[in-house]
Amino acid sequence: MNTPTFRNWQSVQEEVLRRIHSREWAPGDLIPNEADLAVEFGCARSTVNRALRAVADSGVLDRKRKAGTRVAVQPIAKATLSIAVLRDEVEETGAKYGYLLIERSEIVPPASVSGAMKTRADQKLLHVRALHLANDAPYAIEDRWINTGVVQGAKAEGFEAVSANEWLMKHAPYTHGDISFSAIQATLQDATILDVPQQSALFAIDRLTWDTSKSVTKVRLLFAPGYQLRTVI
Amino acid sequence: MNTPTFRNWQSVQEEVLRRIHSREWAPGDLIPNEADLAVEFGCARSTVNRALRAVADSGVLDRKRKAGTRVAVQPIAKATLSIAVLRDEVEETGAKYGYLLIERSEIVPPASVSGAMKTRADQKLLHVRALHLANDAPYAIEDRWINTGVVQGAKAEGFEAVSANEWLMKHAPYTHGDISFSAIQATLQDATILDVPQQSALFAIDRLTWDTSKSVTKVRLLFAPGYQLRTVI
DNA sequence: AATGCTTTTATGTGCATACATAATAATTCT
DNA sequence: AGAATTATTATGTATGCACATAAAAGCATT
Repeated sequence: MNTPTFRNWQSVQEEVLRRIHSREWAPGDLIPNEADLAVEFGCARSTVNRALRAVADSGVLDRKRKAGTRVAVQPIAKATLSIAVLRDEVEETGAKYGYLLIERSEIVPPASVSGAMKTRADQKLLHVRALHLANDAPYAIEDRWINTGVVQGAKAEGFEAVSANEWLMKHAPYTHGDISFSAIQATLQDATILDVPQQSALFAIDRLTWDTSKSVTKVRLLFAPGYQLRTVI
Repeated sequence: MNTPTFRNWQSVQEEVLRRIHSREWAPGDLIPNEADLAVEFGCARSTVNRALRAVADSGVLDRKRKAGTRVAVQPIAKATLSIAVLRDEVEETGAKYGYLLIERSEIVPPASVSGAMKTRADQKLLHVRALHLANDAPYAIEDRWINTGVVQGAKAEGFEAVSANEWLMKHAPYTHGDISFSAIQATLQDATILDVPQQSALFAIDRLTWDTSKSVTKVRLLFAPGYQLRTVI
């Protein structure tokens, strides 16, 4: 039996994945430790470490100090979604992008919004509603609340020509946030704007972003029927 | 001006993120090279490399050989979803998990399925439909096609007690696949099974997995209204 | 048997060095 | 000037070594 040497961490990773897929290392199994693998592969331990770390990051291996490395019993599929700016998303499909401001006002938000954004209940926020178009057809409704106390310059921006979706990406940094995806029945108003039958099933993305401890913006995107969010695993 | 030293790559990463968020390094800016940063931070270049690589992985930095490292203009929000087994997903919320097999048959699939799975048009596949329950209430419908030519032992499995969702995770390895998320109107049949009004908006997850070059399984999960897929960015 | 301390061990990380590689800049040649 | 060649440079990675750290296992004490 010949023992090919693995010169780089990518090839070590491939070999590790091969062994896992071939069931040579079955789910739940403890695999040899880094030092032993390094000897077997004919490379440095740090190279094995790099490879195993990469595999572990993808969820296929579970690593614990002292306990060792084992093949994940349930390789939790980690799907990475890249959520771009709507303009880019539309243009990437080759379609012409369009934008229409529906409403812009500075008002006291409903309690659900001020609660989620942790703003004072009586504090006014900037509320923007807009329609994004692909080839002149409705693509998505954007319903957004902006914390003007945090986002400098938002009050001065009319959002007639450039969408809040786009403007904020360039002017409002955030440190973290959360996203949720769901399916929602179109209200009469939504259906009218999107020009679809009432109660159509709409794909919704809700996002709430923060800058350290202060909320930046809260947005709901409602996509026209047929929209699909795709990714690979 | 004091220059604190950064002993580990995490602290370097934090400092880098701080500078980006504070706009000290604005979107599009070229940041100092690794060697210079290493001197400034008082650590080895490899430590800086590790930190910058981590930040770049998250999409906040763009790196190119020779060209250098610059702050991403559009920090494409990379959301990482962990798609677990339904049983775990349900039990994690504290609810009781239940499972009900609706149908199991070995039939020639519609062309759309054999086409997507790249199987011969006349080749029979295992078709399984089942209902997953949370606290005895309908949670999700599973509609699945299994390539029995690839998945050993699937023909012998009845899927009465253990769901295909769970069984496959342990018995059918895959190398890659793609997932898509969408919103779908409940058909009469779906609505009846889930015990919801007709035309309810259902969250759908479609997954197609492959083992090297052969399709393993194709599944659609239809979740009862109210379902949300969440993640952080 | 339960508790607390110590040892062992596998992973996690930092560092200095060397070389690889891709992309750009500079230079030479035609 | 334009094309082809060469140099430069920033990131990418491999290596050996050292030490840090978490967690398990062993041991001793109560």
